[in-house]
Amino acid sequence: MCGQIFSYKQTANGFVVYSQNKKAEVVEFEKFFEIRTKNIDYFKNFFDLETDYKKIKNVLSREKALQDPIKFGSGIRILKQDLLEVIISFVVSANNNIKRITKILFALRENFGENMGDFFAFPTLKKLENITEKQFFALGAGYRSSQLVKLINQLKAVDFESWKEQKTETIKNKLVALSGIGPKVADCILLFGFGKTDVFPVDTWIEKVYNQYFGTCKNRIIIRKELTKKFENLSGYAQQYLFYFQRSFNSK
DNA sequence: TTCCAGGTGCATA
DNA sequence: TATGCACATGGA
Repeated sequence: MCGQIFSYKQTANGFVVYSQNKKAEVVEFEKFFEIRTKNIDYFKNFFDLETDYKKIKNVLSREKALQDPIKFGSGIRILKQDLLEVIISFVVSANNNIKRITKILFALRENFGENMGDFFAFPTLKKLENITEKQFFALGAGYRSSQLVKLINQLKAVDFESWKEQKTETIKNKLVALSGIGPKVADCILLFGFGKTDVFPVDTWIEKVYNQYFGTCKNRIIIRKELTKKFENLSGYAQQYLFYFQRSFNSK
């Protein structure tokens, strides 16, 4: 897994991924993966199985800086996730490390999500509405607790269905108006929640990659602009290959 | 002990 | 519009 979702657990021969109130077990074999789930259609879409990644990789391989990352992360897919879960997850992710993000999000499921038997569902908006700032603190959400409470309150008035057909930049403007959502988190929501691949989330890792391979710049707004100009509709895919590669070789 | 993590919000100029 | 700083928390 590569940092797109935080609700998964390693197993002896693969991993179990939790999305919304569903789960899928992914078992790794020598030449293929097997996905075991009761929700076949949901996870067929979730793992983006209908998209031709071979074609995408061929185009992106023209860029020298992407050749090794594509080889290294050849199995990467852009996960099409539940919108509410993506929004909350990436607000929690801001200025945080993956281990701690995972811990907070599992605690959120366990304390406020429906008991599904052998796991807990991600809380519905209705359940989230009842969580206080103090309770978010108790989960370990730190200073994001107040942002989360404010955000959840704002979400009550949002009709995401009507957003889905709109242009990327239109949705982005609406997202950054919400509490806890800035340009980077908005890009992640657009990519993993709305399936918009013409975005390039720029975080601390991508900033490093950019300065290593593409140019010299510390302004993330400008880096994003340059990279989306370069990769256009394939920006989101390019970002994932670069992110995964960079993070794998620079952290534990 | 200090630095850093998939940054954002807010004050200041 | 642009820059700088504070913000919880835990691991390295």
